[in-house]
Order: sequence, then structure tokens, then C-alpha cells
Amino acid sequence: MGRGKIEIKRIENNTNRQVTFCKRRNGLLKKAYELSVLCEAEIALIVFSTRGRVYEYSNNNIKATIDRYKKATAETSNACTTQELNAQHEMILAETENLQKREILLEQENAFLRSKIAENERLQELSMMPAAGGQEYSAIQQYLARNMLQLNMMEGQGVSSYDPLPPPHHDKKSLELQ
Amino acid sequence: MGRGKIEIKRIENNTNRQVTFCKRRNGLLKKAYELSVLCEAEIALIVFSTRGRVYEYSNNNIKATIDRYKKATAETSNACTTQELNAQHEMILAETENLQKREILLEQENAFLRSKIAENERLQELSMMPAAGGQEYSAIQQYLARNMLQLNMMEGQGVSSYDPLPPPHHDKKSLELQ
DNA sequence: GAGGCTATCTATAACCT
DNA sequence: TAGGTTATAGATAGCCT
Repeated sequence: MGRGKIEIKRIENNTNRQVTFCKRRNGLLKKAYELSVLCEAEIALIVFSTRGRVYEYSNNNIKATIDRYKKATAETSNACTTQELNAQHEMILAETENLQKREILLEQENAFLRSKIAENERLQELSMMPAAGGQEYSAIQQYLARNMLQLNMMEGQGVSSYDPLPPPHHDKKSLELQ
Repeated sequence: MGRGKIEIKRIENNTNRQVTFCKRRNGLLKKAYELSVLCEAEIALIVFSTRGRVYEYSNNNIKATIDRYKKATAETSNACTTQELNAQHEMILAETENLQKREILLEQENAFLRSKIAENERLQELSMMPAAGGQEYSAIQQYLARNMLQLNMMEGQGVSSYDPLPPPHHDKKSLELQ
């Protein structure tokens, strides 16, 4: 609607873009007004220019309309809203998953260590038995040797080393929203 | 812009109003889209019909745009935005802290278990020494006895039991936002 | 840059199916 | 009631000041 048809894509010429923004913004606000009057619609329209100036239209209290909108969308299942907030929430969920995985690994490691200790305790009891000696004692040594071997194998798999997991992202800043 | 000029005032005829609402609403959304593309403007447009249905347009995240608007108008730093999202985000932060605490406890427990095992390994080496016997052997038994005592004490403090920590809230649902 | 002009393009009111 | 058509009102691109 003008002297020539234009493609709907960013206007590269700075001045033209500025002028068109001014004209079309006014047109949009007018249309919003007309719709609200003709059809008794409740409208909230917010426009930011590239330079960050705000323009708005509302036939009602704009914040009240925004609140009404939030209520209305909150009702329609929360999957949608989750999507809208995704960037930050993806990060949080990733962080949480990271922590959860780490917890599971630690627990596994823990359980393994505990089983080692339990086994050792049994050996200790055996070794403290007065009867321990001769063939019995050699059986204990076999047990202990196997014990150590298993432990070393586990360490080789990185389950029981002193730095078994990648460092978690505990950086609180990474969890600050917006 | 039609077969006749119309006055901008509520359309009384119900059907006409409905039809005009549908047409003009689409027109408005299109104009909003075009403005956002042509001029790189950030736009949030919310329209409620008389019957309460919501229509919206945003070239960006609409809630982010609303938040930006609120910041721009209220100028009340970001405490405001955080407040708005608080209930859920508090929960997430609490969950994260919970996981982090749990992780630290698990790591502590782990370190303790590892020290136990290291000590046991030392004992095993001692016990496998051919010289082991007589007074030497009794020293090992003392070591082992002390070992078990310490372990039992730790267990008494709940650090080394088989359920040392409260169950974490792994429920994914509890992390869904809004 | 802001405002005005006008040829031209778009949106849409009234009508039709 | 929804969707398509068309004459016409309205919006605006390119210019000019």
C-alpha cells in the first residue's frame, strides 16, 4: 500500500526503516483502537522500537489485560508456558539432570565402597578368630588378594578414583533467571 | 475500507460484529507481524474477544516482552520480574540446593569410605607379610578392632548407614514451570 | 529527522454461496 | 455459520520540503 509493493523483510536503509516504523506503528495502534471499539475487544499492544522506546495501546488498563492474559494462559495446560520460558528452564533442567546423574554415580560408588568394607569386616572377624592360622590363614590372604584386585578393577573403570566425575556446575550465577 | 464507510463505534448487529472481529483481528495480527519484520520491532499483542477467547501475537517470547515492558515502565529493577516468577523459581532453587547438599554429603561419605578401604588395604599388606605372627599379629588385630569401632561410630552419626540421606525429590513434575 | 502529498497497494464491508 | 468475491475506504512507499 504505497507507490510500490514491498517485500516483508527488514528494511535495510536506516532512514526508511525509521520512517516506516513511525507510519506503520501509528497505523497499527489505530487498527487496534478500531478493533477494540467496533467489536468490544480487550486489547493490549506493546511495541518496542529498535532503540528501545516503548509504544503501547490498550483500551483498558494494560496491566489488568496482561494479568488476564497470564491467567488465561496459565489455565491452558502448563506445557505451553514451559515452552515460552524455555531457554532458561532448559538450562535449569540440564543442571538438575546433571546433579541427579552425579548423585546416582556417587550412590553407586558408595554402595560399592560399602560392600568392600562389609567384606573387609568379615575378613577382620575371621582374622581375629583364635583358630586363624595354617590353611585358614592362607584362605584369608586369598580373599584379601581378590578383594584388592576387584577394587583395582573398579578404579580402572573410573568408578572409584578420587576424581570419578566431571566437576558439577555449582556456579550459582548460572541459575539466576533473566 | 469496504463497500461503505463505517463509523468507529460498537457494531450492534451480533453477527456483523463477530465477522468484523474475525477479519480485523487477522488484519491486526498481520500488521503487527509486518511491523516487527520490516522494522525489527519487538511486539506483544494480546486480544480478548467479547466471549473471552484470547488471541496473541509476538515476534519474540511474549512474556519476555511483557517483562521488558514492565521494566521499562515501572523501572523497578528486576526484583519485580523475579518476584512474579518467584514461587516456581524458589522451588527450583530449593531443589537444586537440595541436590547440591546431598551431593556434598555423598562425597563426604565417599571420602570416608575410601579412607576406610585404604586403611584396610594397608592392614592387608601387613597381614600378608610373612613375618606376621606373635606380637606383630596382635598389633594388626588392634588396628582392625579400632577400625571397626570408628566405623561403628560413624554409622551412629548417620553418615555411613545404608540410608544416610533423606530421599531426594527426583519427581520431574515438581520441576515443571507454571 | 519531521511533516505533507499522492499514486498505489491493502484491508475489508457488504454481499454472495 | 463459514468461506469466497468485489467495490471501495484506508494505509502507506516513495518523494518532496
